[in-house]
Amino acid sequence: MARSPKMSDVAAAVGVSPMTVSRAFKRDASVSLATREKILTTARDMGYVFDSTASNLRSQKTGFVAVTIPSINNANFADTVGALSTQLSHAGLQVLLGYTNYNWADEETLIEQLLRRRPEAIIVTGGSHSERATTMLKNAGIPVVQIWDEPANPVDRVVGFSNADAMKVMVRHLLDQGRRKLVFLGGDDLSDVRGAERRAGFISALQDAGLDATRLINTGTPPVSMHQGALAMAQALATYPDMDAIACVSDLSAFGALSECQRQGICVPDHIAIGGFGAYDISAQSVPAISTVQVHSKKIGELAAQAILAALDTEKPAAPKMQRVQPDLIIRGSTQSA
Amino acid sequence: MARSPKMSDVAAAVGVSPMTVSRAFKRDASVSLATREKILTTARDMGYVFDSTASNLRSQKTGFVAVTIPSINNANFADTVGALSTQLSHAGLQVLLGYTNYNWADEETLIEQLLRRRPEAIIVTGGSHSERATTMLKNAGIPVVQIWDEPANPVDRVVGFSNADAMKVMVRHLLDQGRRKLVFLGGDDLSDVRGAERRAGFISALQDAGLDATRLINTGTPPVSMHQGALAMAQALATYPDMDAIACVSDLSAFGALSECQRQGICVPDHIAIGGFGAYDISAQSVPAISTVQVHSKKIGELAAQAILAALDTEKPAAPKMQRVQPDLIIRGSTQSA
DNA sequence: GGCACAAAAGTTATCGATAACATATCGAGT
DNA sequence: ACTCGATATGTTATCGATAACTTTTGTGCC
Repeated sequence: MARSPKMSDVAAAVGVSPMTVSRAFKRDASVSLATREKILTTARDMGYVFDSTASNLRSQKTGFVAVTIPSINNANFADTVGALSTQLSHAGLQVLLGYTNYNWADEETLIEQLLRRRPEAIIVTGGSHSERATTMLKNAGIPVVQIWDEPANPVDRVVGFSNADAMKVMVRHLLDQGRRKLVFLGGDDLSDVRGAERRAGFISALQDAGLDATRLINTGTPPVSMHQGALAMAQALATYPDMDAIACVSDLSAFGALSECQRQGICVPDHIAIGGFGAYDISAQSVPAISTVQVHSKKIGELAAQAILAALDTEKPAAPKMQRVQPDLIIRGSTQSA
Repeated sequence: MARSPKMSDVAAAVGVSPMTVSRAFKRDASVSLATREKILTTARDMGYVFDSTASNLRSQKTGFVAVTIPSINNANFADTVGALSTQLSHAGLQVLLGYTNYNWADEETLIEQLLRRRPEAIIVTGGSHSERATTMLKNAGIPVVQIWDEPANPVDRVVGFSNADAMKVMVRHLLDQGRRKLVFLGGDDLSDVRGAERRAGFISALQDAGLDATRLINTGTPPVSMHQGALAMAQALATYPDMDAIACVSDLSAFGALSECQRQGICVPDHIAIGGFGAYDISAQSVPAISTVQVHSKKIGELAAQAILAALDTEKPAAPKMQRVQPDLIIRGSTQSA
């Protein structure tokens, strides 16, 4: 089969100039209704598909918004990306997604790859990056939004919250319930900044209360799975037989911990209270349901999209640089007897 | 700040021609080691970022592989996309992802949007599409891989399995366990082809056995959530009080069903057996663990990536057009007493 | 030294859409 | 009849990297 038709082929077929065809494919350009319709019909009949690679180069606009997330396999990030994608598509923008695998080196490579595509804005999950990555973001000349964390030194805009503070809220709730021998269950990889911050919040909250803050179980590379949660719980039970509560880095590990308790015949919450993090579906549905921290992942995506759109709209005045999406504590059966 | 530097700026700074800079950025082009190093260092110092929009146009290669999935918020599709992404990145290809929202109209728009970006290949989840979508795929002039289903009329290559057959295997297992009053729990939206096929498999397997195949609960738009599964289970218990087994369209709904049973004090599997679908983490961790059908989502992604790479490699002989990734039945406590 | 031949680098034209600018068409107002 | 202005369309140059081709430089050998 022959080479696919280009805009000038359509123009020739209709009997107008390529420029008119170009206009017909845009939104509000001034082309008479009759001409536009004829052009679009002919284009469709010819099997013409608009070539945005050429458009991208000439107009210096790609319609891309680059987004980095640690992993696709995480319901929270998926929610954020879903919301982003939906919101941005209304404005004709498309998400260009990449995975950092919870790791700085991959993130650096990824950011470079993405910037080569000339996105119109970039959204990065997390607030700390390699030095070169930070430099690239700063020099990219496009709006940058860091989401999910509160960076110590923001590059540009931020939509996030403090993971440490959020975990503190959970710990205080456990203390309020009369628990005193708390264990933290998390991943062992230091590159998972969010997990590390939650651990820091746990330690800090216990120290504030003058309690033992050294009971930490660190297992497996992030994201910590249900299965790893179960293994970690078994380890916690063996190591700290007198524990009366466990705060988990995520709902998935919390559910693993819960099911391990069920297998061992340990009653939750009477014997041990379990706190999760992230408000995954599972925490609402398990029996007992798991108390958790709702981080509003969808809202983060929506606000990030709005921040991008505001930044790209040169008409509008500058929006606030930093937006907090305060997490909420959800109290359920796993930490509170009925 | 000034406009970001272009390749010719780097060339001028180093004192070579732009072409040499271009070569230095490629793999195995003939540039002396000293020159290449000087170019790359200078480029980095200048903050030069390669502009692939120009490269895309001139070389007629974008390095994109377009991928459509119904929704990002599904661990199975996420696994497939993750595997795809990893495999393709080794070959310098990047996934360009879009969501169809389980719906033909969105899929059609999406495919057109994606093709405008001139991907080098396209992977679509599902085997049936609108007429125009099919035409576009056929005329795109690039390798097309349909994944996850076995299409009646394949466009090009296929990596999938029969959802109906997979569900039949689960139903036969339930029958083998002595169950006779089976209910199917699924979504009510006809556009979810996979769900509909699983239902068809359920009906067909029961009819083959000469049993009542009319006990169907259809609730909520896909993907069916845990919560919807719980509601549907409550409805099933009310409608079919004598049921002794339920086959669910996914593990998520199966877990919802299981937790509803636990809340109502119904023993699983003694009273009712529950079958899931998809081998999500949850089915392995719940108590009892849920029997399920493992669909090898990661493997599908890997094979699809290989199919793409083979198709793009003109050296190699043509690979098989159709590849089946047979699902496996995983038998667990929810259908079989210990 | 001179020749052959490979390796390294330069030149020119081009990918396809479109920004910027120029022009044609038509009706209303004086 | 003539200008003015809005609407509709055409012309030309250009975005930045690179394919295809040509030229220069370097190396080994007789």
